[in-house]
Amino acid sequence: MSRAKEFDEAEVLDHAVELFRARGFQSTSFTDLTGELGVSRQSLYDTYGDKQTLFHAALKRYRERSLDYLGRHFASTGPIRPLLLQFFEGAINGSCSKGNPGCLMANSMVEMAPHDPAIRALALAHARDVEGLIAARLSVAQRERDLGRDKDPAALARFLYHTVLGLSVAARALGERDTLLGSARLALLALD
Amino acid sequence: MSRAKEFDEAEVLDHAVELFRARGFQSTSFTDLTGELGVSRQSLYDTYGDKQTLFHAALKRYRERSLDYLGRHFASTGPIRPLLLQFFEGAINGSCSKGNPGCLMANSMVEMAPHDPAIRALALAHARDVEGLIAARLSVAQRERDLGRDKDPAALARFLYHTVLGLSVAARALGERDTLLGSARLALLALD
DNA sequence: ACTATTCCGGAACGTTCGTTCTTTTAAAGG
DNA sequence: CCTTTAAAAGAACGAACGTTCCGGAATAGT
Repeated sequence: MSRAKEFDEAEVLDHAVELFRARGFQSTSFTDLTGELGVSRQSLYDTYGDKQTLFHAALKRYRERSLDYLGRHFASTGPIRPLLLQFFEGAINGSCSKGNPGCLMANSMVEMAPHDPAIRALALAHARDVEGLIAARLSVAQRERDLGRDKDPAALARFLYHTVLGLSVAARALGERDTLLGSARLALLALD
Repeated sequence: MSRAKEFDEAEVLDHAVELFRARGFQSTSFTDLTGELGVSRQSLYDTYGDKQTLFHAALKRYRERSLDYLGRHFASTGPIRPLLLQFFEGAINGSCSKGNPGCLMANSMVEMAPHDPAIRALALAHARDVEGLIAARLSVAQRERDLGRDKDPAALARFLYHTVLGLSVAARALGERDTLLGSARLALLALD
């Protein structure tokens, strides 16, 4: 029928995620994208649509990968506290590596959510999903007597998500990995 | 000598703070500023310099006002826990009011810090100062047997500041005041 | 009254941006 | 072979941006 694409659509989208994560939406020009992705302007437009559509796709992909990772992470058994600490560590390491990009979702919540309803909806759905995953795992811990019956898993899950948002912002601007780990440990005291 | 300025420099700067807080630096055009501040382009340039300089001044003013408020807030005596809760409440109410603007410092940490060293330095200094204020007040509480001697005031202060960053981001994008208050309460469990 | 300084409106400049168009070249399937 | 589709490169567009310049009106102090 036709000529095959010379680039891997998903691969390029992942690369775009990294660019948007490091510089944000507005500070990443279309010229930056074509240059660093190694794809010509026209091909980018043909494949992903305009810049905003590309960003939405990138954020959606980031969100899917995050949920996928978290789903697998929280599927594992064992004590809940080290599991949550690893969750924080992963977020901190990801936010501190390669020029402190932070979390694309958190960054978008600040930069885009107020004037982009689609992003706001995505952020809200993501919060619900992540909090749901954590809450479900906390309920399991409760059933296994690893977490007090008096705790509210949903409220705790929201708190933990809010905490990871703060850590990713701090990581992006201040980038002090060690103190962030300390905060992560202190946050877990809410479980006791 | 000359004609007097028709606007109050500090007042206009405060107004600029609100604009930058709601829309960020890049999404607030100079035309937006002149329109909403009620000051002509030329006067803005004459008084504050270019847009970036104006933003730096606005952020500095926001920081000064924050520190001033926090200094007075944490100077008060009494039990530490309600004092910290009020601190969180203030941040949440400020971040949730008038279109969920969030915290200008947190927003700038996401939008500007990575590519503006001056902003990064300001964010770092602000973190040090706020954490210092909280840590000092926690030490007082320790002396008054209101906080365990085994706790590390500096680490706790960092954690509380990271928490407020997360709350302001969540407030900006999700704006759910009640759940944020719940998270604030849970964060305070780190003191027990 | 004079002068200096500011305010205001608007025009203008140069740049950058996102986006579209055009053309040429290249590969894959009928 | 031929058609279809994609790639690549570059020109071009209109819009928005930050910024500067100009000219006229207003107001303060000498």
